[in-house]
Amino acid sequence: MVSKAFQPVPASEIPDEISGLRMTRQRQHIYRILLQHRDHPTANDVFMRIKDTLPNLSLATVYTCLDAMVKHGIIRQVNFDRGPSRFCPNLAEHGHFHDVTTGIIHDVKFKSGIHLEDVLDLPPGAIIKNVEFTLRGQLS
Amino acid sequence: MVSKAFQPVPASEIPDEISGLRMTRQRQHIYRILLQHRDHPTANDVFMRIKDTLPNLSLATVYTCLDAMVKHGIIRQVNFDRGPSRFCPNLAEHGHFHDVTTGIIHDVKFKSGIHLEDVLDLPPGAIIKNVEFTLRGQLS
DNA sequence: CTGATAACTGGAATAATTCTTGATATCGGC
DNA sequence: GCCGATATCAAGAATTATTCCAGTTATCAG
Ligand SMILES: [Mn+2]
Ligand SMILES: [Mn+2]
Ligand SMILES: [Zn+2]
Ligand SMILES: [Zn+2]
Repeated sequence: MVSKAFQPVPASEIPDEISGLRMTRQRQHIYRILLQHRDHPTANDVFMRIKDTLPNLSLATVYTCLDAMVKHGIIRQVNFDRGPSRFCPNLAEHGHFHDVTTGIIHDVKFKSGIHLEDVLDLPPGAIIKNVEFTLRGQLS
Repeated sequence: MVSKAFQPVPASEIPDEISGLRMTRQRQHIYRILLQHRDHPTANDVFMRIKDTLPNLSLATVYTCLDAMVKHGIIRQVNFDRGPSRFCPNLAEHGHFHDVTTGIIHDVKFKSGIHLEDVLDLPPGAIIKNVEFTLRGQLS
């Protein structure tokens, strides 16, 4: 069974509004890039991948479009140390495993039924809004 | 029982070498700041706290001293999103809970006996070198 | 069609951090 | 204690990712 992750996503399949955000031509192209090639690209990666199709697109627009989609919960922003932010269309709760040998970033989920709060010693009364985790290592 | 975390640490108690790194006067002062006030300060916070005692100290030196101590495993560098790096002398495996109401950052440990690898669906053959996690929320 | 509003562009500005270059300090051997 | 080698430090310039700004363009409501 072939993964759908890397199939081309025609513009027609991206609606002109998602979660209250108007999906302009620029946003549709950017979102399609994220869906087609789920390697957690930086804003600049997205810009380089898109500029053949939209030659007038500016990098500032890539930043503001990505930011708008993050704020509307359409995509997620992922940071590794001090490196440039990366972007991910996977909205399921997940973290990231960074293979330092290949540079590839893998999505990682909790085993089913497990929540991070259950395995941590939290300060009493803590209400968790958001969880992030990152692993670094290699595949043997 | 009173926590030892915020007791003053006299210069005499910091050895002149740790993990192979020569602890110069600047590094001792910086390290003492981190030990005395464990609130995960930024490089600039450290700089402001120290410049009365060492008026010639430059911010660049604070950065290089912190970096040297991180590379020698004496302290840890902690990043929250795109904010400035923060520094932590707690070497035990732990993550961070960021209280968005107060801005206070709390150290968080796993419940005893639990390892992140045990609760995650990792890619087969993954060898984990390093784990980081961050929670955001508030204390009710 | 028309004015209001949202989005976009390109270049300037910003903030954290790193780099560079020239002093200072420290070390081991004499 | 002096001396060259090496490590560290200071100050300012440079870098990088990102955001801001001001002017233009696109979209929407009536
Ligand atoms: Mn980026
Ligand atoms: Mn900092
Ligand atoms: Zn992801
Ligand atoms: Zn900590």
